[in-house]
Amino acid sequence: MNYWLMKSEPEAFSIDDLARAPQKTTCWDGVRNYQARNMLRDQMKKGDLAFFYHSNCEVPGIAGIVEIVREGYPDHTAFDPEDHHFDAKSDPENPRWFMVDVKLKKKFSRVVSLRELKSCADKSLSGFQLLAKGNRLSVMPVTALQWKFIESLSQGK
DNA sequence: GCCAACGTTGGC
DNA sequence: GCCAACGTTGGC
Repeated sequence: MNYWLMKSEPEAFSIDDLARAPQKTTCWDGVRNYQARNMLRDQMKKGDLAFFYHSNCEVPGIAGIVEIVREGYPDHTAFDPEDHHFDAKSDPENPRWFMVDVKLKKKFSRVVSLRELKSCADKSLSGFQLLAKGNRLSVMPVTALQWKFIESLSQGK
């Protein structure tokens, strides 16, 4: 089983939006970065868990946990000219972009803020990819140790 | 293959 | 809103 972190701008789609979705499940569409695409397509497995990260907002941080319930399949929003994520270069016969389905597993009782995560960068979270300089990946792996530590943070305070 | 121009991400 | 960091595009 693998652990991940997935970013979403809450203004576009928040953890509360996911909580309200049918079966608390959604397709994770709109990823348009090759490195992130490769992880969605090749590495994420059913049963894997991911942190739901709120980016580009007032309090950036980890809001909860989702489970991968469907493995990589073509991102159909790339085929729809009306869609904001349309990409003319993604051919249904040879799709360029992929997505997975995620289901809400747990909303943290409090957001574990980026600020707080950063304060552990020299200790428990050294090497955490989210904290790497210039990191902009919207999907990234999390180690089991990092996962455990952050989960325990979410239960504290 | 180089690299300037441009667009996007995302913290602050 | 600003801007640094990064990815992509396209001319040459």
